[in-house]
Amino acid sequence: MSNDKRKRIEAAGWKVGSVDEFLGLTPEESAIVDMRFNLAKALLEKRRRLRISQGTLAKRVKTTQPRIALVEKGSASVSLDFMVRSLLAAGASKKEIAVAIAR
Amino acid sequence: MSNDKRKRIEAAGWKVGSVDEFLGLTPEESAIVDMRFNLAKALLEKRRRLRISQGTLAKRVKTTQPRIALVEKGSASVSLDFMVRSLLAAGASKKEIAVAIAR
DNA sequence: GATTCTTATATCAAATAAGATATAATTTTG
DNA sequence: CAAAATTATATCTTATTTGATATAAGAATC
Repeated sequence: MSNDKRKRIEAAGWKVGSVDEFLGLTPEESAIVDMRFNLAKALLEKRRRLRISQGTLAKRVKTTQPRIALVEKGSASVSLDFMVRSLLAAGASKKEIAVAIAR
Repeated sequence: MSNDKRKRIEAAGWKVGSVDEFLGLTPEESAIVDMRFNLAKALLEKRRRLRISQGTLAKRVKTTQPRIALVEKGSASVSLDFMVRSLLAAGASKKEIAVAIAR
């Protein structure tokens, strides 16, 4: 695993223990980390295009600005469900979401 | 909304109130219901191909047979995260998951 | 048709995610 | 560069999801 990627993962609150650091994540874990990272990025891009603040988007999602901030970071304390709901509220299509997941 | 679809949704434990029955779901709600339904179906198909029981798959996912049964029904008491983890454990690729989501 | 295997439903305690709120840090704008 | 707006972090309470378990219902096999 690249240093860069580990930093990203750890910053989002995922534990990459000293053992796993050498063993690496399982393919399944890795796939999920990737999905979340790409969904987070997709949301940020969607929101930027709309030129709206996290607070404004939060209202559409019926949540709070702090939680949108967490979604955009791909934080471990945010569910996939919540990420998807946020994306849909930001106007993303099922297809766009699928593309982010497959990436 | 077709009678058929409402039945499916209600069977999975989603509430379709007498008001919403006429108003319909919002596009976002509808998209999520679709995703879950398709992911559920994808898991069932994956497992059938492998010719393994829910119990066997449950071990791979590190969960229990009853919860796999719920996943395959797209039950509202199962998170998207859990559905995705189950699919990955059943050998689905990110792409396969994306296809199910886009459908 | 009894037995064994598989799937469905239900309950409840424990773990995890969400909402609400405050406020710190950063960025943008006048 | 000060003020305003935006984003990030932290904490606490409430809601939701999970695991564990029991057991009922249904299918397959002998």
